Amino acid sequence: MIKVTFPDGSVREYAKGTTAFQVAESISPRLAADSLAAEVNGATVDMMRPVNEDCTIKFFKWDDAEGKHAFWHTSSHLLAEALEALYPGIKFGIGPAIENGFYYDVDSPVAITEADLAVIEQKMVELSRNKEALVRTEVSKADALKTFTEKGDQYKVELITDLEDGTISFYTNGSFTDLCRGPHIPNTGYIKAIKLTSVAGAYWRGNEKNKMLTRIYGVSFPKKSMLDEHLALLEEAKKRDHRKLGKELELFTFSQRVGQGLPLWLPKGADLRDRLERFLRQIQKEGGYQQVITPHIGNIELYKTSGHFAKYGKDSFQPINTPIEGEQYLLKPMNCPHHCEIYRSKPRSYKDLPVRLAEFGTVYRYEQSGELHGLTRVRSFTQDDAHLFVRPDQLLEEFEKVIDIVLYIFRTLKFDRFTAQVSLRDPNNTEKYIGSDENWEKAESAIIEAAKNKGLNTIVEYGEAAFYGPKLDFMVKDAIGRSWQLGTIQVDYNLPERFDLTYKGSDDKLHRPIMIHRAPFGSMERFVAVLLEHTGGKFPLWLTPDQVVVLPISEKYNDYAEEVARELGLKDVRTQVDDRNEKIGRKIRDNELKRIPYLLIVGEKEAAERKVSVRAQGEGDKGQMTIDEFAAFMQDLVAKEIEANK
RNA sequence: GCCGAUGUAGCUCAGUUGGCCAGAGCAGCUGAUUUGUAAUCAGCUGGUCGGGGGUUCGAAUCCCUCCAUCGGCUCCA
Repeated sequence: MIKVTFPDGSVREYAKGTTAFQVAESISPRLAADSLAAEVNGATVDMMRPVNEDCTIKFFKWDDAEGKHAFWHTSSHLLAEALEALYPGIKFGIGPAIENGFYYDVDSPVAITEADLAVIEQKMVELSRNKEALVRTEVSKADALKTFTEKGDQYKVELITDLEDGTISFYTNGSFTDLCRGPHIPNTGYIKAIKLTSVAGAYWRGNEKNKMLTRIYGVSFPKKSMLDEHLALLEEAKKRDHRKLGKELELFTFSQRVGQGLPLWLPKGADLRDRLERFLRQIQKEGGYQQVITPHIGNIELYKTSGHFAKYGKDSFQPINTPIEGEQYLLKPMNCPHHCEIYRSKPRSYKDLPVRLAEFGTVYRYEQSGELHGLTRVRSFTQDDAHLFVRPDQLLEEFEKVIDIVLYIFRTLKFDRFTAQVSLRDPNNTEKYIGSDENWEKAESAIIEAAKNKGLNTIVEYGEAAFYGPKLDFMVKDAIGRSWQLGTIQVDYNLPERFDLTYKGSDDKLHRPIMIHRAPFGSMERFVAVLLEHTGGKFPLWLTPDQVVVLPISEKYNDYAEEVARELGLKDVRTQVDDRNEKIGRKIRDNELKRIPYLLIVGEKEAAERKVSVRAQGEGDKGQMTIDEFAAFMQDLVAKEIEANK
């Protein structure tokens, strides 16, 4: 007999060789039915794996990441089984579970397109009804190689070659056997709802020198209703797509003639962006930042000094020539080198530090054409950039202050869910980083401590640091649960070295400042895109380009409507008048669709009493107010949005 | 950059196997209407069917090429 300990601390005895499934069943049939995988002594395993020794056990259901993972992983085996049945001679790459579903990379003798997905899906459903068990067999490396060599599956052979003997297992479902570590759900019958979402090319092993395989993506669920929910969420995401909203709300556009990835900000978009910039500028002013302005191009020597040309020169917009032979300029790919030169423009004392230089600096990067995407990935964008030149003893405090700015922005724009990722050196490979060990350790502990002091929900990643310094990145979750990377704070030992930046210390010797790069928004383009998708275009009142539109009932009241708009304007309420010759219902509809927060309806009654009928976006009629009352109401709301978050 | 798909009016989309002057709704313009909480009616304007080349008696439709967009891959200072 063996002793099994459960999460609640209770212990039960079972015969050796009892499966995890049977253990669950002994507690309740329901638990057995809902559990997709188990954790035995810390390792995630199949429910059907026998338990052979004393252990602790935990069961993973759909709501656990591990449970979902096993479910989707099994789904990819089911997909492979269906593919093998439909496309004889097809070869398989890898087929893992991913964050939201699964995929399989295949090398098919005939092209598979989106049009074929329905048929494959149908086949999967058919096979799932057989409730095929996922049977695990452990094999030797030689046998594994033999199996797949005979099958002619060179990708699997390649994978097996890299594996260690004694750790190799196969899983078989129905007629399909795959190299796989597991874990899997007990049988394919659990998979009740399947949707293959897309096909795409993907390089074998992610290397662009290798052959491109066909990747088939899908999601699956234990219940039909869950699939419907998932599809509804995708619909919602589509509605919130910033490219669609940007067009509808007339914020930005692109032109083939201007060029790929070069956004054109329309008046309303420029207004929005300007308001965001002013918001941050004010915070920075209060935080002791100094605003600077630098040119959009710089001599190529500047970027040779910074090292950026050597690293990124070939993949950038190519140098601009001048009438002088050999004199070349580069479109500015980042602001840092310019700011370093500003720092160098005069001798600095330890008393001057920290020096905080801020600029909404537009930069140009030649992103690969296939990578361009709306406003989130463009070739010209404006960073809300700043560089802080600090003494080592100031690093922690300055870092914390930058975190404060990021948090204030998140609160004000209602990004309630976010995590912070600390990227540190790879401890096993410290020589690939520039800067002394002592400085790195100081900076890394400063970041960790700052994050801790600020109560951030932090993940630490080793080996993710830039070669020039550790960093802290913020990831936010938007209103429908998608993650976006926004602001970044990076420590840099490299540029101060390359530009020979110094300050005179109290010891009358020259010292090297540490540089902090930071961009709380990331870039204006990206931030506006994320904000659009987060809010669905319903921006907070303080930010939205048009706060109020006055709707006269008929043309007779246009004059009064203008008067209302003028008075509100004097009180800083951004107001337009919709004086089109349309019925009131039509005007309401059009302005609601434009996401105008407040509509003021004015007709005979209102004009006579100098009042307005207030209608809140999405909420309907809120009754009447005088013009002054409404102005005070608006001012109060805006003040709350900004001040309350300080 | 690579794989796959797509490109028809300002926007959203129809256009059957190549065949009469290329269609609709919305937007725009003109007129009528003067309106009370999510679309008033009528008329009109607007497209070298992404660009270029080819096949054909004939091309939005077939082929080639370039450009752009979308879904991925790779990349991301």
